[in-house]
Amino acid sequence: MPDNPFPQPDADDIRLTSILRALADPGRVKMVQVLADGEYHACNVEAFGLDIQKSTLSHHFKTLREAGLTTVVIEGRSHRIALRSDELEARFPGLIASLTSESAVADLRTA
Amino acid sequence: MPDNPFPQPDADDIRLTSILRALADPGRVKMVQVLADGEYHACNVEAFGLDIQKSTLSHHFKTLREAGLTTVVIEGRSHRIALRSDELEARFPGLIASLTSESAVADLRTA
DNA sequence: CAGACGGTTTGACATGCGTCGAACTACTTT
DNA sequence: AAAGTAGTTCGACGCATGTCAAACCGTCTG
Repeated sequence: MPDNPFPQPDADDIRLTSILRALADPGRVKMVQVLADGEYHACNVEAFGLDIQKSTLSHHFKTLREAGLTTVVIEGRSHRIALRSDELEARFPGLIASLTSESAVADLRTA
Repeated sequence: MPDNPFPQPDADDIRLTSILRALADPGRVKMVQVLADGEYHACNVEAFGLDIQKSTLSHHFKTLREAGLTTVVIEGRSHRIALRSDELEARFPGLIASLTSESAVADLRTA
């Protein structure tokens, strides 16, 4: 399937700088924390509890995906997004874990 | 000592968002990796191997310090900077470790 | 086939940020 | 006191980014 409409980097091409830039926005970090359960989630605003427009949310999806943090599957007319947990853990051990820890989640809740 | 010219947040006030924003710049991440040895380092450009002007470096120092990542001591006419390793580890366990791991350092070297 | 649905893309806007050179400040050295 | 040293601060510039509204596009449903 050439010309994938939702390109994402190979596991080996995930760069630390891209990840950290993607995580520079609090909303995106919250999204990662929500996705940390390993499940595929709906791509709507309610799923992440962020008070933003859907176009903005879509922009964040793109940023996370292109940084290598997430992957997307298309099911009919709805998309589902998930964290690339295993590949991220292999590439940068402990990084995601530290962002989804108790203290990290608590800190963002008090934002 | 009121009116500290180099203010830094208390350990409890270190916010995840501030840290991640500070780490959004590759140069600053390199600085953190250099500082990860726990020692106090000179505040000059050579110490970090970054091809930038000293005013830019100073700006990065300020960003790291205000985010709570670093602390500064003044010795005569030279300043020395260090990572707040223990406080950061207590606040967000594993975060700094994941950024200073073998793979993280290697990734930034290939930037 | 005509809508409705779920989400993306586009274009525009304001803000933030990295960068630099030059001026400045505090301390030391001569 | 004058000059040097170490680093910060200031002002300006250009680029990147978060945000929104509106248009768009594939998919499903009546």
